Amino acid sequence: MKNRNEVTIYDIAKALDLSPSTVSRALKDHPHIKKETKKKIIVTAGEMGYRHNNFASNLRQRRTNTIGVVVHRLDSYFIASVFSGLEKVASENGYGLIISQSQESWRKEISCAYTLFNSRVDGLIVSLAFDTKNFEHFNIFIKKDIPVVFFDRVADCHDSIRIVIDNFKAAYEATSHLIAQGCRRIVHVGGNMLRNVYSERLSGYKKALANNNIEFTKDLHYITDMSEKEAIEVADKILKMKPRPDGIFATNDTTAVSIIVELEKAGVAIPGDIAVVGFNDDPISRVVKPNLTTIHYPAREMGEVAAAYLIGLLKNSQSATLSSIVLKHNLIIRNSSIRQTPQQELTSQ
Amino acid sequence: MKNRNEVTIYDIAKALDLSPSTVSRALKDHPHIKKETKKKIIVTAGEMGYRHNNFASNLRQRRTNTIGVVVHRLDSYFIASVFSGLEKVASENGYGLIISQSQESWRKEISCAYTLFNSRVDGLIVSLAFDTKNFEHFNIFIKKDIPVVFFDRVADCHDSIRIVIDNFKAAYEATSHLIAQGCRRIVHVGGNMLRNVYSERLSGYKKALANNNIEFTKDLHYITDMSEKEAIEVADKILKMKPRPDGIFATNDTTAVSIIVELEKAGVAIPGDIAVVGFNDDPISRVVKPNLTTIHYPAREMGEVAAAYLIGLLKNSQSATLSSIVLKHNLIIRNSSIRQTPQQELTSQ
DNA sequence: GTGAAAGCGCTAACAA
DNA sequence: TTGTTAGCGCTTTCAC
Repeated sequence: MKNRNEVTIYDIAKALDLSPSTVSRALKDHPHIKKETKKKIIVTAGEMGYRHNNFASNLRQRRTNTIGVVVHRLDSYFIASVFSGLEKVASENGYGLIISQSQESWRKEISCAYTLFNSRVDGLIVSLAFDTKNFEHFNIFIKKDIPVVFFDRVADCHDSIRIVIDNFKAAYEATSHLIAQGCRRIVHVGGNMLRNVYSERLSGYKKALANNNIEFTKDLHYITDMSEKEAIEVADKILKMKPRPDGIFATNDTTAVSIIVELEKAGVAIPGDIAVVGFNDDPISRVVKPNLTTIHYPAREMGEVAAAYLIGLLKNSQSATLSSIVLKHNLIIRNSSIRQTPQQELTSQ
Repeated sequence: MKNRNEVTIYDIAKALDLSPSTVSRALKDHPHIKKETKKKIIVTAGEMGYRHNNFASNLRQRRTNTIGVVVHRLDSYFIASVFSGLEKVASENGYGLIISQSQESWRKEISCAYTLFNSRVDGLIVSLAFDTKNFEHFNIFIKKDIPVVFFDRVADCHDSIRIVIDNFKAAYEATSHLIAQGCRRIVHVGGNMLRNVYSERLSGYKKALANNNIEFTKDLHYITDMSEKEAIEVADKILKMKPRPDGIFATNDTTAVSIIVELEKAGVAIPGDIAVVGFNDDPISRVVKPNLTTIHYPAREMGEVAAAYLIGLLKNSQSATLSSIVLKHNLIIRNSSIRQTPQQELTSQ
């Protein structure tokens, strides 16, 4: 299949009557090599069609210059943006990326971890699956001093690093905003309590209620798997509630949008009858009508920071001193939640 | 950084008083090894924490079990779906994936190709960047008999394989549908003529016009880079046209949606004043109001087929007999284009 | 059914 | 500034 005739540094060495080590050094721009020789070597390497063999190099160096990434899925705007940040920083630093998807399953996440471990990644970047219940599958990395960086859906384990936003505060702001708009019966549509992002957002929601003397009711808290199907089910339940809620804070935009669509089908006015706030600032939030109030989330930056921090650890071989990095979020007010002063609409995006 | 104490087949061999070759064979489930020995070896390998070293193996075998993927970007629903199909088939067959993004740039695509070439992928799967003008950067693969499979945005070169849909027919159907709805001045918002997908869709559009005795006018054909910005510019131009168009066929859903949003801001009724059809069946098409008529496109399947075909070539080492595989598309009629018979609305999704 | 031995292509310690 | 040399861990022919 593949041709035998790959050019090696030996071929170049022979052609120039030099030693393989000199060739190797020249190709890596080692300072000890004379400029002329270097030039000569690089030129003939090009002419001969030489290409560097990573396997031999990795085998010899016992490192791969590769970072493993485990995410729940790739087909979400948020993750794709994070990925784009990861890729940028990694490639700038000469690192490759191996990506694997857990498909929101703990099982698959474990198998991803083992696969990446076996492909000997130098470091790991992870956002946890929906139902991951423990983090033992990352121990193999920790034991070998392979650094693990979590982002967004993070694990509270070992001495790994977490790149996050302040989910508690963001949820607090979102809920407070709804309250400021006159909402009193606010539904929260969240995720399971296994993931920090969802549990913290629930806490923020509760805190905002408490600060405004609104009692928290379990009946107003729904847990979904973020699928469209379950979002529609929630919408149907909301429609049937006796005193109908007047606000909804959903933990992601796609859920918020599915709910809005379903409610409007039933004749509910948004934000008139029910004001809605989402989370993520997914592009869809600017398409749905009314435009969705949401929490902006620096996805790309999160990727960049995660990669940069990991690579810092790898390069300096320093031990991790930080335990978490918190990025800024901000509430973007759009028409789906504006009920008080009509002038505000003008200032919204 | 990384521990020295990796377990090798030599360690296992020593522990069991066997030879490294036996261990190697047992681990690969070679038929010549006695069942008992095999079992014994596998068990102790597990106990000792052995992990297979791909680099040594690749170095020795001169192959990598890795497929390179070059796409324009990852943050689109279509590509993410394709990717998910690729990943599934690849991992089922023991292949890894290295992904790189051309960011819609010919330059970057060339550099991606060289990087993947240097990482010695066994095969390549590509969807071209927006402005790629020639395909010379794939010659290095062809010369080394490394198979290249194109999907969606394909190249007409060498003996590479193309996985596509019938863009001509899809565009023909989309345009004919608009005409059937009574549209006569139909704008086509497309991409540049370098990419098959856009040029073929333009042809389909023209053909549909011709078949209905509508003359093609250059003024009704816009070429954009698919950005939101240019979509809005097109919308603004449409608003200013003397006899206003009554239909729009856009070459992707995000463009169609941006245009709809902009037109509605200006008080244009969709589909009443202007009927709109998109392309791709992006989730956004079911969120925008009115829901967008579009062409459904089997993205995931496209990924699966591309990977399966490439792996077939790799495994059988057979020469490529096919030159293209055409997948099915279908027109999904939703409210953004329905003007004739109100009952039809009920049958739309 | 198992073993011996050579070598994939590169790097780095040591030597000169 | 350059060369020598010894592996990195695995696979695979050939031999028994």
